[in-house]
Amino acid sequence: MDFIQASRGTRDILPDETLYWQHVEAVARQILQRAAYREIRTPIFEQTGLFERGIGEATDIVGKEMYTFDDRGHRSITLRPEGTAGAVRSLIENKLYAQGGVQRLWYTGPMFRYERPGAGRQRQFHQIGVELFGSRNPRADAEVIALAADLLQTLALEDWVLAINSLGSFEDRQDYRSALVRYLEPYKDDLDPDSQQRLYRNPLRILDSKDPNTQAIAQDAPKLQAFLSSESREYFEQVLHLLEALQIPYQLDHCLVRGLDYYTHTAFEFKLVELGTQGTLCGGGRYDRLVAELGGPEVPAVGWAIGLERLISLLQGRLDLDPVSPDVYLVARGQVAEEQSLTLARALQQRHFAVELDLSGSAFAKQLKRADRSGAPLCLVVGEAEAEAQQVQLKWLASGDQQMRSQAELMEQANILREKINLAKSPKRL
RNA sequence: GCGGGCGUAGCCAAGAGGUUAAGGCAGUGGAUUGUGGUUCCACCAUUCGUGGGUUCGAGUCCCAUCGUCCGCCCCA
Repeated sequence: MDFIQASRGTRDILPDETLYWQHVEAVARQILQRAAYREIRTPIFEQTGLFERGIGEATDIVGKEMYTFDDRGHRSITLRPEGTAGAVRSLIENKLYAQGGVQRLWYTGPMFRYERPGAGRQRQFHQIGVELFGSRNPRADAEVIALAADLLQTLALEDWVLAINSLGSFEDRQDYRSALVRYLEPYKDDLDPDSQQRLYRNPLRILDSKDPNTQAIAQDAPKLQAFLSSESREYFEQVLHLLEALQIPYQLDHCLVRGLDYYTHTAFEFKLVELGTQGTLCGGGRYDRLVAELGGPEVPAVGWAIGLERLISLLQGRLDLDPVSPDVYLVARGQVAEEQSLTLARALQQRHFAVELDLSGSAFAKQLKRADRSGAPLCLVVGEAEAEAQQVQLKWLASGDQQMRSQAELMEQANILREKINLAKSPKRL
């Protein structure tokens, strides 16, 4: 077989599934809009340097997971592995920070990471994310976390766990980092190979290593908490206090470090146990230095991103979305009738009816069967006799009742028809 | 990147070296030449992801390759 398949780690989202995507997008749009977030759409590829600087050279994403290539102008281009760097670049480039104190933005779209694919992990995957720029207030952290909680809640996902930690200010972290390295250095040879690699590049990540030996060593390592300045500590306590006021349950997780370099202070993850290894549904935090680091002014920020593939796979197990069925199924037989049916379908569609036209020209029995399966409450039948008389047969599929109307009459009575269809389509109540 | 499982029709699947590749759902045609949801009948894989090998004989064994899933790593 010389058929060319979809690339490894990519997949098609077929119509039965786009139903769920559209639902999630609609819910997200609604929730974010009413909290005054506005959508931003940034390019899918950026200059490689943006991610190297923004995400951090020491991270796994930059180190081994980027889709990077040279374009025809010999520029190094990278397909975006996450959404924040591009949003920040855009904020700076378009001087959005100048339009008043706070910018609330959200985005959705595909992201790319060159990784080994698995369940809930694709090379092209999708995220929806928010970025709140310009506030150093703990209420901003709480607002953003509350939005994620509301979104999950509204989507009927209630059994999440919110893990949260404070990484302190950049300075706190620098201090801690050197203390940690000082502590770990004597054990260097006992660490697992990955952790040895990270000792000088990204020592904080050693803390959540799964290797038992490393874990034992990490047990007695100095704690990040001890290095937080009193300001950092107080900030974090305020965030936690606000979460309590919002009745959002959380679990302190002092090992939560997050993979990206740019986080400061608050870092959090929403996890679902049933997702297993790929259990993180939403990850985020505060990144007060990133805008400045990428060449902008000192603009503090908080945000998160939700992985849509994981979200939707959960949703499919819990939420039964009705497939969209037409209002009217239009059936015709005979050359004149078939021609009229096309005109009729269009006229009804222009009057905002959802109309499915049967193109088969097969026996009425077959077409009726399809009408039934389409889920439409009403079937319109145009045979040779009706076509001759410019008429149409209305057949209500639930009852089998039938009426003859002239085609002109049908259009005039569109409003009445609309009501009847809505009634027939409204869910049955007991 | 490392370790392991899997790959038979649009979907779910039986099949464990001997040849007619079960069955179900869906689909198509007919019983019903202009009326559906039930029923009945017929049709629906020259071929088992792909390529090579072993064998008289391979869906079944071996190798490679692609894809997928699980674990590790990491993340969304």
